[in-house]
Amino acid sequence: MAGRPRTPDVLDALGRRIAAGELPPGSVLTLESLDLAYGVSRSVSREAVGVLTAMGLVTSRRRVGVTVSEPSAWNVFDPRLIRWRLDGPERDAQLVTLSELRAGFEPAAAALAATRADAAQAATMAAAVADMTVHARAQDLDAYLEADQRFHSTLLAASGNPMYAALAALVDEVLAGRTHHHLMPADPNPEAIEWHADVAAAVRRGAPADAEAAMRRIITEAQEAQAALAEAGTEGPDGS
Amino acid sequence: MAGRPRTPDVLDALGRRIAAGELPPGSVLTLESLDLAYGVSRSVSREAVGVLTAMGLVTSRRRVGVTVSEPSAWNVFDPRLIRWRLDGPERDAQLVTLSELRAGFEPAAAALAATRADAAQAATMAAAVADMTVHARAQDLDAYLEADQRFHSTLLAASGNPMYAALAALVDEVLAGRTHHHLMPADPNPEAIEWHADVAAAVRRGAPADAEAAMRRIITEAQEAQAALAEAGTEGPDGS
DNA sequence: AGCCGCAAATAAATCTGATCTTTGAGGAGC
DNA sequence: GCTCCTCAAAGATCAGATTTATTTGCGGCT
Repeated sequence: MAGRPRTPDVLDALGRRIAAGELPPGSVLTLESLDLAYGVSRSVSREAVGVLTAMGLVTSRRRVGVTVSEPSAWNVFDPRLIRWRLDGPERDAQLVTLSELRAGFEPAAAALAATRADAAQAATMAAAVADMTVHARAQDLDAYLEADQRFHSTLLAASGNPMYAALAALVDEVLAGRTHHHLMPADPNPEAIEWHADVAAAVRRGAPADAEAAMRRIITEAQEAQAALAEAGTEGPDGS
Repeated sequence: MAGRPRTPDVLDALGRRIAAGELPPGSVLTLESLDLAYGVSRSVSREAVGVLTAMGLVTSRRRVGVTVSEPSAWNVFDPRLIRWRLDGPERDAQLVTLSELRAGFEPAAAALAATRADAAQAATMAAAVADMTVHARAQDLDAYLEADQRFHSTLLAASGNPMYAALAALVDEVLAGRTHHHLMPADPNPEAIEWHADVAAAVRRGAPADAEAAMRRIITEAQEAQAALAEAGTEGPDGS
């Protein structure tokens, strides 16, 4: 009777509906309506709601039911919620939010990494930059994305701070979102790659201020490019 | 038979044991051992484990049991996990980690707030600074802490970025941790309060660079004071 | 006559116990 | 020595009994 686990399916479906705004804050559901709608047992609905409660998306009170919480109460750093919002209609807004956050913390992480990175991490970053150069010339955007993600993940891990390291998943999503959403030029800005090399070099020689400055340039360029392409895409569709 | 909800108790107890390192990564538990140890039914253990799984603290596989995950897989931004670690033996390390993170993002948030804060938010910040001044003179550390938290929460909310706003809980914990752990001088540094006023003024007149610089000074001072007191506390207990 | 407080009814979450499916391990056979 | 099969341990699910909290109606008080 207990076939494949169905809890993840219910959790995912329900989470997406909330993240997409289909179930606005204040909406009330009952466990009974859930296991009726999804054709599952009470325990399955109950556990899915339990996870959603842990994420701050809903609160569960007796005699009332399951109430969708205000977005301000949501655990916006939960990778699951980030994914849901990126897949929903709030995608652009979520990307802007994530980019702003990244602009805040990644230069600081670069400075820390310059103080704490070991030789292997510095080497990995240098190798990632080399790969970025190669794939940019070949105009292989997917491979470029992978090298870019590897660079930033290594940097964040090298900061020696577990919370910065955990933000690697967030940066991955931002980079992937830009590439997949065509918010990135076909062949990457050569200057941007050069700045990546600057960060790697600064980290290797232990120069926090230089690493931070170079990283800040990277992100500023990315935000400007993204804004320019977004504006061109929404306001003036004259690219053909 | 369904008395007071016991799931939160089990979740809390188990989470603390993992966060404290009492159950190191790789430890395996079974649901049966859990509901035996805590005197609860299977579903209670199961739901607690489900939440822990959502937090990345454990993975659950059939025939194996519940396995404690590596810390790198943990959702270190989950407020519950932060609280558990602050209450456990990792308290000092967690405070350092949080402070480093705060140093990264809060200046950026201040810059954003200077662009987006409305009049009410600017007024709230100014009022919080006034309260800080009063309570510092009265040497009322608890009231000072509350005003300090109000200042930073308002600033982060004024950034207009929900993820920065969500980090207010984190800043609250850092500030409370410093005060409660006696990592703060009996009467706060008057310069620090002055810098808070600078931030509020820069936000009100819409000067991002000034707000960011003043916020950076606040955090640098806090880190230096914290380091000095921590060193005095651990190495040279000559304060009496 | 209107309002406040108390108590019964009901709706919903919560817990319990049992059953089923999966899956890893060990042994037999090739 | 390798593959396949059998077996059992553990998690995942289901259906049902229980408790709690909100709501609503009634009675007494102002």
